Amino acid sequence: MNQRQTVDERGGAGRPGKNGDGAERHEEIHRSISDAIIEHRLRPGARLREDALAEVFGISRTGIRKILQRLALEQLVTLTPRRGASVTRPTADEAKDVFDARQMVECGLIPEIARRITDDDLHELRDMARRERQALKSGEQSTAIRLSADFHARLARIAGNATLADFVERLCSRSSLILAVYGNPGHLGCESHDHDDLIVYLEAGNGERAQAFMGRHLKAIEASLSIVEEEAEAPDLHRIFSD
Amino acid sequence: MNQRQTVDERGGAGRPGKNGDGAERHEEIHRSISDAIIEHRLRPGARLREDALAEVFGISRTGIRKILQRLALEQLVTLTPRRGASVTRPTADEAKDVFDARQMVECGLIPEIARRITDDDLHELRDMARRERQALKSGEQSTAIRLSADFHARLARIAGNATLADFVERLCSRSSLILAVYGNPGHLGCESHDHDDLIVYLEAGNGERAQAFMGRHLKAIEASLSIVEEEAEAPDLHRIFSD
DNA sequence: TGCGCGATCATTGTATACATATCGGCGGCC
DNA sequence: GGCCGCCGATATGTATACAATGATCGCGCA
Repeated sequence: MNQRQTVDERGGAGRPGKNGDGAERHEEIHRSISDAIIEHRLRPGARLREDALAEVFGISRTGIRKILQRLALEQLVTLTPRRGASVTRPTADEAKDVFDARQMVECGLIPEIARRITDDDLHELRDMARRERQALKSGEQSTAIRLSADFHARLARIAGNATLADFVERLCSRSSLILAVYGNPGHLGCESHDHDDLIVYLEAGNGERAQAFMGRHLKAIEASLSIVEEEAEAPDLHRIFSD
Repeated sequence: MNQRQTVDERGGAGRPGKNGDGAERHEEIHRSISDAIIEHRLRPGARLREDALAEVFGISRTGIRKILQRLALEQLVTLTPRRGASVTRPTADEAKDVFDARQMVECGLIPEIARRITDDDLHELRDMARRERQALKSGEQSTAIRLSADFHARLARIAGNATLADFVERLCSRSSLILAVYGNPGHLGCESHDHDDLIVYLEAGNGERAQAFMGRHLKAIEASLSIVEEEAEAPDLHRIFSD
């Protein structure tokens, strides 16, 4: 970029046009696909054909490829050379890594969050928790799952560290995938009242209890998974037929 | 240009196994650019024109764009719509975020690292630290900077959590950029003997001391920066001429 | 002589065409 | 009758062509 140089003195504030309209479109498509994955409307393993996506969203394959690559770097889709894209199917190891990482980062952020949280934050968090409960009650699992991930991401952002907040957001997205593969139907992710309890601790300024609670909360989610190595691909024939 | 004038005989069975070379080639180019940025051979703000890169590496702009996008997601380059790519110039806020994140994650990983570290790991780390010292002594700053980042990344990987290790690796890359902008010449990043000291603590199985040392180590790097908001873009004329 | 304005150019954004690799089916051969 | 190998279909990887946009620079006018 240009560090010095004229800043285009004409008007300064007057951005002529929404110069990024194409980019915004891409952003929108990215969100569409991302949401569909997080909400389990696209299950792990589902193939994402470029042609089909291009037709659905009305752009050419070039743009789709760009979006798929971004999704791949976010580890929501897997790009197999010459085979195309599919929704990532997290392994058991990855699941463990993700939850360990969440344990470290989300708990580590709580003290700073407790220090900086404002009334507006509390209000918004309560609203998100309420909508999540409501979605759960009315059986909209997809919405509830996304709202749960949103809650954790929004919470992390309060700490004021954009880098860590982005990281947590991605971890939450991946957690959604993990729930889709290893979660038990009926018992999805966060307990319905956990988030509300967490808000109470934060509102009381009790960072330590909030931190401990977040730790238990994440452990509870992880414990609710049935992590069994599916071994669907490349079964070990030697081991199976060794005797 | 480099049109492959291969025969159109698509049934030709005798294709030499160049199946994955394209992807590997891209990986290689990514590494090349990434290293150049981390080693400060490409300074923050440097423009990266697609045509030029395409010509240098002998592929078309399509491949270059893919790589630039990946670098953008890693926050090593900044993609400005309609303006192209340039090496990211981290802001002071970003610098603080990155070092806070490193403090949390790298220190948080130390206990597990101390638990799992093997003799092979120690050997390799010692070798990296030695090469880093050597590079410093012989004035090869670029190499030293990269080796320092590699050391931290390699250390993090010992903990066995790929997700967190990848995160640390990216944080270290960004730290290199931060050093390029805010670092004082002559005093670059890690002290020459710090890494060796850390190895000693780890070898002794003294996780607590290692953890404390890592904390001081990172704080020292951060403290050595002259983080002054450059304010290069959009200087606040009102403030400057207010009196 | 300085400034506004318009044309040209350079560079990116997007789409499309072509080459290539993989997958599934089918026929021949053993 | 079953297995191996060929072949077409499908989808991806890559390059190139075209379009759009912002920057640069020269020119005319006050």
